[in-house]
Amino acid sequence: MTAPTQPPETPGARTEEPPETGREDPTQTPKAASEHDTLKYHLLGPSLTKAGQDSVDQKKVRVSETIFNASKGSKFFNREEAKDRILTQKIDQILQKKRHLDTLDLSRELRHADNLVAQLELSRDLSQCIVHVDCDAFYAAVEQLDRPELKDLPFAVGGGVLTTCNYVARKYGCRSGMASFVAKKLCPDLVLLKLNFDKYNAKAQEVRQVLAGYDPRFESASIDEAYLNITQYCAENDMQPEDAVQQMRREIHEKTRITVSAGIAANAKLAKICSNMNKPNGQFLLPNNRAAIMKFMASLPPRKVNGVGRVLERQLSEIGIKTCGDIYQYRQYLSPLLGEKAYEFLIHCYLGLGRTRIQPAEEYERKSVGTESTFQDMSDPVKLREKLRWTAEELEKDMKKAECKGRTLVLKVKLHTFEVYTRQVVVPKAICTADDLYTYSLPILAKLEQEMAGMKLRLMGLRVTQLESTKKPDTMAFFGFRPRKTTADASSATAPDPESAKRDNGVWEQWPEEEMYQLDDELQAQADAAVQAAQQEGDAAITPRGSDSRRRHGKEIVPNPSPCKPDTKVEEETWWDCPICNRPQTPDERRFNDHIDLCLSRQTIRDVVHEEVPSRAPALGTPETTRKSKFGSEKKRGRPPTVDPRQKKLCFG
DNA sequence: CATTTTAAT
DNA sequence: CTGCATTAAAATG
Repeated sequence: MTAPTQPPETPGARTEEPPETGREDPTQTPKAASEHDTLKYHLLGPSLTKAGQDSVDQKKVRVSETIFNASKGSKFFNREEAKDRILTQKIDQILQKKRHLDTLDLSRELRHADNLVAQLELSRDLSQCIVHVDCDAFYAAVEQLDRPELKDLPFAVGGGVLTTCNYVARKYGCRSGMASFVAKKLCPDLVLLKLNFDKYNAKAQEVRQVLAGYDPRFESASIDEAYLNITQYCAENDMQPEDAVQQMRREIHEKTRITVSAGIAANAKLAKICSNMNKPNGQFLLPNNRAAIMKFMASLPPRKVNGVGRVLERQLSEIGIKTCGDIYQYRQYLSPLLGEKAYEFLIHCYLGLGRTRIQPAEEYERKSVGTESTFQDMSDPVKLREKLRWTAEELEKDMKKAECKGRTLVLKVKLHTFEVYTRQVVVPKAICTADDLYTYSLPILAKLEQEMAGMKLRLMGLRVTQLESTKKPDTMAFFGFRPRKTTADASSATAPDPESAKRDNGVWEQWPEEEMYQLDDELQAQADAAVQAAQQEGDAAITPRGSDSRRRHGKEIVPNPSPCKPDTKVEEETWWDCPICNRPQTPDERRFNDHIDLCLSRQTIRDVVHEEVPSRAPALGTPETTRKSKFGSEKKRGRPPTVDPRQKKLCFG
């Protein structure tokens, strides 16, 4: 799946088959039926399997009706209906405009499209081998490891809403994102398990450990999905992509007891589509060959493409585009009807083009930090203020963790009717404290209350964008890191020039090494004692909060684990120097990091002992996350050497 | 142009 | 009928 962290499968996800038949309902008149057709289709979702041919259509109808009947009347449903009507209107406008366009001369648009196609064709890159790996019903699979007796029973993981369910439950029409009570109607025997994020994260790390052996710079797209570029691996091991992936999947299964599906193709977009072709526990290869790709896309429903959601799908369908191949014959309409960007995106789809750059998730930059929560309908202004205050405090914690401030503040509100509103303000200075967050958001809330008297909320959220880093020179400066660029500072990117080091108020200048790396014996003893004490008591000031995974939410940016098998490549340099104690260490990344962890713990203690504020301590971050993530992404202080992995041989592995 | 909303994942 | 994070574009003024 994509960017944001998502539960392995989200309501919007189209991991499975789009049920084309969801829209027919012979029991109603065409007119009456059409009222709810699109909505039923939407509610039905994408998870009915293609297995079982004959009965499938009937089953789909039954499932569709059950969901519909269970849902209708609820506020949520009403809102969905309203949204659906709005969309229908919008589509009517588009169709109207299309009729108008038909009276005009579109040769200019046609030429533009043809030029674009020609130009994109020239840039087609078939040299890379990209793999998309997707764990099968991940949460359910992990739970099943602990409860093997569930294997043949329909079960799901989640609370009020199914986060995922096993394939047995899917046969009944259950799917991720479905309300539990609806799922129960479809499948009364459904077993519902609570979420266990710690377990899933731990298991995900095991899987990633294996992935790292095939591409250390693989990209985690979510907890259970990843992209790899195995071009180099295949070359070095003289393997065919299919065999390499087969082997990788077997290795994953052997080491983690989790099955994964994989897609192998020339770029990420295609690989993602392919990983769904033989799911579960299968793989699919689309050859790196233009004709094969064009043929593949020609019959592919656009909805299968990452980036096409229910809205665009419907728009395209009504225009007449049912497959990516159809895009070509409508190319002159796309820009005027759907806009420049959608047009370009669709041409890419038609051609089967996508990115071939795969990079670790931690190298992406965070653009905003926010938090929101749902609660029982609330309209009392005093309570709302309390809630806002609380939200501000939550956000402050998250921003502390993220070590940033922000210049714009967004208030999000969902009414009891499920209508969503957001309002934002640009604040005079970058803020991060609960006080600031509260005081600047309060007027917005007040204004909203004024706009709609007696508004009843079910959700409130705060979010901060236009981020600026507040990272202090502690850990980072240690290693001579300079701050990552912020959004505002996009110009000077990551290039390590000596000037930018001085620019940021001098905070980022390198610390004198001797002072940093030396600890007198007495202090050392104190520190060691404190580390032990802290570890036993789980002292919050020293134990970084990030390690408490219950509190973590949202996109988890976990650094890639180092490849587990040391492989055959011999490291040129025999020793890596610890940047803290300066002593040479064995060139084993895991041990090296362990050693650094130890040194860092001492350093943390020293900070705590010397300086006063304990709240600074967590700034070190989890040893496993913050520190290593920097290791992973930035210059690895010369050693081990980081090279562009696409071209050069990798350093560890 | 900046701000707000919407769609998507 | 959750709950997050993040992007990007369209709509709006």
